[in-house]
Amino acid sequence: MKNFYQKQHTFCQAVDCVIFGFDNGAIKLLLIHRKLEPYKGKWSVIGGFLQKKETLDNAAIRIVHDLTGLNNVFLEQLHTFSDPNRDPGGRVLSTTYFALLKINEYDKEKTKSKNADWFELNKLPSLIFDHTDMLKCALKHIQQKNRYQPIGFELLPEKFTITQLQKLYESLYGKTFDSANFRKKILSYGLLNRLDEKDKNHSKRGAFYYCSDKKKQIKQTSANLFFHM
Amino acid sequence: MKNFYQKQHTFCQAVDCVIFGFDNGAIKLLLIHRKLEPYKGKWSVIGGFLQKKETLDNAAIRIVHDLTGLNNVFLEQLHTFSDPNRDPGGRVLSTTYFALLKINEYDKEKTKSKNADWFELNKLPSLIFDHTDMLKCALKHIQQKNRYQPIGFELLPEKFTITQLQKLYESLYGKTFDSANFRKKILSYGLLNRLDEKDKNHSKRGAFYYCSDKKKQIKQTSANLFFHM
DNA sequence: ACAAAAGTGTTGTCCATACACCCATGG
DNA sequence: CCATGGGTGTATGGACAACACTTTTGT
Repeated sequence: MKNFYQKQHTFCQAVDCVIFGFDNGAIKLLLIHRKLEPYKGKWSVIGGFLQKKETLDNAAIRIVHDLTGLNNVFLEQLHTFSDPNRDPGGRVLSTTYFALLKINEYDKEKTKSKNADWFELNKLPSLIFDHTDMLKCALKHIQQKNRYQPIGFELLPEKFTITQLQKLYESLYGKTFDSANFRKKILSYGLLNRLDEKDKNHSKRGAFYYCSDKKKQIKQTSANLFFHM
Repeated sequence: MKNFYQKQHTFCQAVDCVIFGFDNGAIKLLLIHRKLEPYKGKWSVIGGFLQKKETLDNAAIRIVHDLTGLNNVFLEQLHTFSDPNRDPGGRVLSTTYFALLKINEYDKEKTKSKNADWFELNKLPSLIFDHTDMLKCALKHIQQKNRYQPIGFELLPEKFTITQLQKLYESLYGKTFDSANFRKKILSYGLLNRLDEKDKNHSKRGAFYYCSDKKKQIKQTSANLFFHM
């Protein structure tokens, strides 16, 4: 490839993925023990370096796949961190992604072998570099985004009950919701399909399973936004 | 500085700023004629390369200042574009920022000398590389963000009338609003201070000037969001 | 039978919309 | 004196929070 920009300084480019899961009523994050210096052995968000002919998106997909074995994970770019001193090991820019995965589907062998483990949001270990900022950034973004485009489903199994979804929302926003109103509101969006099957694990009566219907898109108007358009 | 990452491939890092202004009832973008190959002479978003010891934020500030002479511009990072073929001149990652500036304050000499000019949103020239994507990304982001955190003021002069603000919103969302309701809604947020002065340019009666009170922050709850928290 | 979760119905309040109406003033 | 944009008041409907209520079924 030609290069018109020979004189420009170049930078290492990392991709860090904040991986969210939902398990047992709590939002969790997947973190790993670093295998590389510096800060070898400390906890960090999962990351890697951008390869020569790769897009950032593809790098994020590769990194998540290498750790979890999953391919169809909800991934979105968040922010690029660039403080010259953010990584004591060298000048590295890092583009952060967040990932939402169904915690019942990932490859436990793989994550185990890479020394990765899940942490609840309020029980996080201390992290290297600016990874705490990345995490705050990711959490805040998900909270915001979920208000106008429900992405919570990505954290639940294919089939889930309304109560499960409510627990997820409650964990995400750190507050409880009235279950009658939650149910009505969520269903009013018309994004869920009720299945015939019931979940009998949590109640005697049983709760219907639902699945998200990806063909259906929420209408902008039905989410109350700053201005009603 | 030490470098633990000698073996990693490195990349040129650009910063591109989508600069918005508001003039004569229309949102406008500041674009420049490229002085460098490739695509010398074509229109593009204003950009530059990240320097060795610079953060992306500082690079964006520098780039906007160099073009407009302004220092206190509202700037926010948007997205990092990374397609290996996005720039035919070499492998360059580009982090996009959007900037909102008060169009009555910028340095016209400077922009003139750099062959920059303002374009209305619906009269844009064709742009190089992925700059059209950057622009779409910026516009969409501002529309979204403005719903829950009003940033429109940043595009208006220090003193402005409610009607001016409404025209800005109408231009931003491409639709008209009922002026009675617009006025009530905007004022209900309590973010504006009414001045004693009136603008007599647009009506005989005159319209009060307002200024945004930066000490006052909108309460999350007062913006109707996806879930009321 | 009853506990406990699932799910429905009802009501008051708030708020966005629509629109009628008054105000001020330059020509 | 009236046209024009600035600004206020009010009626209506829809959405949501609160909460009372019914359904189902395993023990």
